[in-house]
Amino acid sequence: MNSIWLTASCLGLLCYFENTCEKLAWFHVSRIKSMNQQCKVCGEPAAGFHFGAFTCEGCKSFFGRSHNNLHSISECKNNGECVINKKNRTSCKACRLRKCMMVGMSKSSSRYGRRSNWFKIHCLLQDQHQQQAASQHYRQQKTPPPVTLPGALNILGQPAQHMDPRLQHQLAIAMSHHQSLQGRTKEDLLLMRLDSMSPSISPESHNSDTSVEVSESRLVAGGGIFLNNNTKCSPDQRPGSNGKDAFMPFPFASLAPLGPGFQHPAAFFPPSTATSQNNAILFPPSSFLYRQPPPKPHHSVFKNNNNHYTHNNNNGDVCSKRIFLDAILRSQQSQQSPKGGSNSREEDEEDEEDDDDEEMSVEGSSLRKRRLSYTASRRERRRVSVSPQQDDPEQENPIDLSMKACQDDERLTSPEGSVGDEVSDQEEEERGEITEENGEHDDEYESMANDHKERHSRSVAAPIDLTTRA
Amino acid sequence: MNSIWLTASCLGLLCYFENTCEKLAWFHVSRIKSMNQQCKVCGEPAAGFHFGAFTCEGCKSFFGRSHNNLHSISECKNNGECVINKKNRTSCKACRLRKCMMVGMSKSSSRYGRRSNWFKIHCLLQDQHQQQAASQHYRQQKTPPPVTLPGALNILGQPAQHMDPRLQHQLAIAMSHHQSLQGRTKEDLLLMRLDSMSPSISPESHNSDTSVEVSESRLVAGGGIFLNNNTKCSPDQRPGSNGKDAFMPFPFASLAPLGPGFQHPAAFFPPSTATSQNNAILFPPSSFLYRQPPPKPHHSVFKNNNNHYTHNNNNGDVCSKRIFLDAILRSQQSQQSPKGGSNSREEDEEDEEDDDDEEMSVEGSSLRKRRLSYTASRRERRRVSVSPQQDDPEQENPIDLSMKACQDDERLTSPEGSVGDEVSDQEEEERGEITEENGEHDDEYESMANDHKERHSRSVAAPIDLTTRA
DNA sequence: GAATAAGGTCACGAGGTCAG
DNA sequence: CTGACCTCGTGACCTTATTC
Ligand SMILES: [Zn+2]
Ligand SMILES: [Zn+2]
Ligand SMILES: [Zn+2]
Ligand SMILES: [Zn+2]
Repeated sequence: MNSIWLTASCLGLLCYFENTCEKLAWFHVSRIKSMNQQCKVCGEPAAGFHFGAFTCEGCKSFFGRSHNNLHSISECKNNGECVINKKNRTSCKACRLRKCMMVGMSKSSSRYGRRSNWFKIHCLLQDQHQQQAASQHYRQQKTPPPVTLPGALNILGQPAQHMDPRLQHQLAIAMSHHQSLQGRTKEDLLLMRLDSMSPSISPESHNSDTSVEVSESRLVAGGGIFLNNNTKCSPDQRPGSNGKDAFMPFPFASLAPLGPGFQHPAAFFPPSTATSQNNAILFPPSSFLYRQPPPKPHHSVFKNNNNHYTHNNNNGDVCSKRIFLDAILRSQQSQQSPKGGSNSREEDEEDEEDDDDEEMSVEGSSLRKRRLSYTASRRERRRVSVSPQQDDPEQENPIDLSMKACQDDERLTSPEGSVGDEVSDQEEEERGEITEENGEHDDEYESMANDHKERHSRSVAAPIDLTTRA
Repeated sequence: MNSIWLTASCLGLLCYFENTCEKLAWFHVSRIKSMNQQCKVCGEPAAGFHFGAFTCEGCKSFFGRSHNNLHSISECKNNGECVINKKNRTSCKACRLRKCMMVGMSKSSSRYGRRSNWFKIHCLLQDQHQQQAASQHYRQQKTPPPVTLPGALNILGQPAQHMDPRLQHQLAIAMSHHQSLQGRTKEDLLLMRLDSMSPSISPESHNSDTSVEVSESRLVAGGGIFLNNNTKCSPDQRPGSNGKDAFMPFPFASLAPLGPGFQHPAAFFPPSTATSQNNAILFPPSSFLYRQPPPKPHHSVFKNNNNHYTHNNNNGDVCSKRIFLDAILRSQQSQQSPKGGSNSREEDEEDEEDDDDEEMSVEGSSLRKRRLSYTASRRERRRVSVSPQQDDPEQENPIDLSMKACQDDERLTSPEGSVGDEVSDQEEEERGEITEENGEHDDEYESMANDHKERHSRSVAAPIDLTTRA
């Protein structure tokens, strides 16, 4: 009975979104591969997450250089209205820099180190959503409704997407295999929050994946939002001059804009933090609903962070986590995979296919070890391996989560087509001005008690912190 | 089953939208657990207790790396005055390392293994104190004076916190039921130290939870103290490389800078070293006052460290310990819960407390026994009224001491209603300032959570999880 | 046996380099 | 000046050791 009700509501939701979210202006990006990301500034395939946003090498270097000597940047001759794209990015430094800031780049938001798996998953999910969105709503949403906030971010134009039911299902299934969630509350939370992150805002920009608060204190300012940590300290205390503040896109804006890939957050919330019972349903707290030992893989093999398989260690978290992650990935793959996949029910994948072909051609340049792994995963994606494995939570071929791996393939091919689209998006974005302001805001001062931070953080659609532990 | 999950996820979606669409109020996702700790160095959520202090993964690794090659760390360009936080922690290694040492990190203070429940309790108590402190003194510390090294310590901007009288009271009561503490002297000591230790310095850093002597040998040197384990060496002997010695902040100095949660230093010394009587009050020695066997639960069930219930084993310690712990936890919960608690009658005690602290500061290191007695008397002094539950040693629902547990319950229990609240909290926070109110809110919030927990524990017997890892 | 920290591994990003 | 490439510190995750 509950289930009925729930499903009903689910449907309602879906409908709702289909209607509302149509606008989605996401261009048909070239079929982003799992890990793909585009440069938020110019649209070129991103080389990574730099200074708080996914950017290409060029924009990364540009921002790094420019930041040091802003004075060297001349005024825009075009009244600051230049639309930045791959082709013209070097034509107007002022606008390029502005765009950089618009997308949230700042020295202070830089982070180091490996990205958490949650982050990676988030990216995957987003891609998936985007794809779906693109295929489904493509036509309609040429022009996404401007996001209310000061508009700054609306640029992103993409309407919020609803979560893919299939994916949810997958997750649910995964969860069923997920053994006691206890103890892994944080992770669960994160996991749940995954979809909430917006690509543009990007999953947390701070130094640590674990930090959740990052975007919590965003404030709207001008065309964008400034991050204002709760600081008890004055901004000036910042050691360097550089990064005190972070200019972040408006959270809401990010929602829609972020792209099609937007999912329902609620579904992802971790049990513990979930405020609604719903969540509980999805992710029952260990001690609560699932006292009975969950179906646990019997001594199954898991892949560790390093993408190697290992036997279950006593660490339950790891296992469950891996399972969960893999489930997500598989669901994604299945969707993306050619119709044939047992899981795949979608139709829209055609576009994707093309991309794949193209992608391959490029693979060349740099391969490092990762690629290998990537290859493998890719292989799976295409019905290679397949079916059987995917279902199995204890799969033996865990998907490679490395970010680079995916990129290579995809982008190389790149897609010319996207350029036009990108432009349009950018146009919207352009309005913002780079304000400067950088200043203050940065600091999210940690001084506050964690509690405060965390609690509050969610109000604003905080970008999700995908850190495992967080 | 799957259907259930699916529906659940749908629900989650719905909820999500309800929330997000409105305000985007993100729900309280993270809601840090009671056990939460922040990195004492950068403020990020701590991953655990590393090298003598609660730190995040990054600071842990940094310290581990740096310790081996100090020479590789370049001078601070900022005159050693950098304020380390999550965002800028990578910008100045020198200051980061300094901060690490300031908070008590050292290779010598490393330890392995599971932490004792006493340790966990200590953590809980600290959290509580911090919260209180935050709410109480918030205004004053809006702008902490810039810290500087030598000056670094002056930073102390934050007023020392006294221990919560109510809590002390509770503990005293608990102690009355606590049977012979004999044999667990060390633990007792630790326990006593628990509250006395500053968060930053953190509960014992040595190899064993039971070892108390750890911080005794601290010497003041310059702006900080060098820890020299067992050694009498002069401050200059700086460890040089690896480490046996640790540069420790002057006990007092460390106080303020560390953060809001900072407590009164005097209070932190280990009983043996503790100079104040306060500690004694809190934790009366077993052998002293309470010789008479406390009402012992007749064959009641207790929860062991692993959070499982077990029948009384012949180990009296366990029983008494559990009782004690639970009493503490419950008292904490009750405190946090809406003021209504029957226990809270003491309003004025703060002053007293303060006094005590001061007193303590001098007393030197030794006397434990005295304290105990002191405690007892104190206890009597205050009319101890404890709520029935709390008194009852024979409670059947021992609290789960695993650090992670706390989170789960809370959230689960509190359904939708909380959402609104959370939102409001968040909003407040957004402004950027941590106002006192927030603190209060938090408290309330927590109290709610606690209530839930408590109920839960009673009815469901869900013990509090003290596990570090969430 | 479970919890939990030290240590190790290696994905990643900031910076630096230097042809173009 | 730009941006592909390289270096190296960082930190997320894993493994092993230790303690409860
Ligand atoms: Zn770019
Ligand atoms: Zn321009
Ligand atoms: Zn840290
Ligand atoms: Zn410095």
